[in-house]
Amino acid sequence: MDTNPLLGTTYKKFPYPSMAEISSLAAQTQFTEEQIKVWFSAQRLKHGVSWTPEEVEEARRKQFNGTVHTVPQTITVIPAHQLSAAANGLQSILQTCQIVGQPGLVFTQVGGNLPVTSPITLTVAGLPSQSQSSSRVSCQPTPTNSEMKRATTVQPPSLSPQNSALSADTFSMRPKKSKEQLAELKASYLKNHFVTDAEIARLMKLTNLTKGEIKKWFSDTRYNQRNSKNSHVIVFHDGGGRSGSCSSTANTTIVIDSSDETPTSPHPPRTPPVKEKETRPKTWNPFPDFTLQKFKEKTPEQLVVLEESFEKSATPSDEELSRLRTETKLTRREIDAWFTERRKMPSVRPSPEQLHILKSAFVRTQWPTPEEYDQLAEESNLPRSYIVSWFGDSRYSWKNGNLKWFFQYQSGNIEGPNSGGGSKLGSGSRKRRGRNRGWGRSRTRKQPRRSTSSSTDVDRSTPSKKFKTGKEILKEYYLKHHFLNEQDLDELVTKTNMSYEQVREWFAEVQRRLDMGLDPFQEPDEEDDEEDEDDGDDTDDSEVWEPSRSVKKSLSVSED
DNA sequence: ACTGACTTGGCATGCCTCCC
DNA sequence: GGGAGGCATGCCAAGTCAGT
Repeated sequence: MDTNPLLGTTYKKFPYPSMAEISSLAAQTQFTEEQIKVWFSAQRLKHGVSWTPEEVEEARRKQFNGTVHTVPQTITVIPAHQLSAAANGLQSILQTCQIVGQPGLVFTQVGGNLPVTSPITLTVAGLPSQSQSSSRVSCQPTPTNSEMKRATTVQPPSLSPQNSALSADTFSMRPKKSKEQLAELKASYLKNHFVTDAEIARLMKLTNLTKGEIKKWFSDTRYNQRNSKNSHVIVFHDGGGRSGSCSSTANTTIVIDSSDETPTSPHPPRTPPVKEKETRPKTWNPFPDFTLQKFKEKTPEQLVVLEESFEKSATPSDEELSRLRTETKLTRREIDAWFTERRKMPSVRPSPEQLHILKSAFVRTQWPTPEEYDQLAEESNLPRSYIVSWFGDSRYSWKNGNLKWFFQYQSGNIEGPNSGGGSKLGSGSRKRRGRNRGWGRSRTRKQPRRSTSSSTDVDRSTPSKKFKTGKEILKEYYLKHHFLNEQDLDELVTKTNMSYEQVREWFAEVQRRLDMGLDPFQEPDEEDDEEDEDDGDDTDDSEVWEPSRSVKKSLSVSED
């Protein structure tokens, strides 16, 4: 074929032949249209010609003075293996997506990471000649967008934005998308079903639509296309279209005919392939992550109510139980069972306030002195061993550049844990997902009791002093209100210098004691004194908020 | 110190539905 | 049929935790 003068001259004239030209060439030579297409592709590859569809279109427009061909147009994606065979020696790395016809569009992909296994034929049945945008039909794959390798050595005429028939000022702010806007969107959609950021920016300029609107439109169009009567066909009616005709001014029809799984648009890998037309079975699982197995028999609504109640108190009062029974329509036994199970689930994280203390310290120094560790343990009420571990992990994360909060703290751009602005972990503002994912990391070891050690003495030393003050405040509050109002939690935490969990647990303990008919304000450490002497600082209070890991580690590491 | 499993929130996308 | 609202779902990054 290389020696065929007709092919050679045609290629020199324009490297992207139209379908009419290909048909003509096929008629004049002994080669099939497919062979000719492949030959042109190979030539372009050989000569390093790789124009984007827009460039091809623009070049063609200039060269042919805007002539619009009237033949139906087909976009063919030729599988790499077929192409390589036909290209006779060329590497099997070339795929083409070619509009054989007026636009003469071709893309080439180097690397062959588009697993096309059978031809995809896109038939463009005529284009309205007045619409420049709709003539920009292309099949431009942008797998991961930036990876479209271009070995362009021949530059096509540059595109000038003013050529666009549309401009931003064409549009006014209308709730419905204008024809022009839709035309742009459709044109873009035809190029790529998954709009890229660059394309969004372009469309935003052209259409004055927001990013969200554009993305939404693309999403819906993809969905509608799949769910249309014929999932392989998408019909974009254009204003002046004459239906039922194959003429150039009829509506634009793209026929996507591919039997393989390849998405018509090579989207970044994270996007799942476009599924075949299907009705998604309604097998929605409220707990798709399969956590919290024990509680799955409860509906999400029930769980929300229960969780909210548990946050207020781990041991609901009778009054609260009644409320829960009414709200959840669960039996008292069920609710009791839930709370019992829920209480077994350890609280695994330090409070935001405690984290704030640690993070602030970490910014000051990644290697605290023993005295500083002691001080931090005192300030945060966290076990010293936990703090040591936390610093170790944080140093490692920081070293690997994974400590995102570090720079925020370093820059001083922290509003504090209670403000809700600086830390996304602020418990007051922490968002819960709709799905209940729970805390359920399974524990392979039971929480060990602490043995005596020097560091536990440190842990225990001063907090008790603060704690007593805090308890006095809480007692005062309780006598006044008789329950913990969540709205007052922030204030209480601030006043008492206790964590959220500690405050909550204090109220829970009071309630527990009331339920048991005991003095609600008797200091737990008074009765547990002996045990505490032996076991370190793990009072009942601390058990709730202390990260279990710290306990576990603290024992295994045993106070370094 | 390091690794790997896990949790969590944010975001993108798919899907359904209703309204015009 | 197009447009938009809203929920479901999947993916990812960041952070946490258990174990070596």
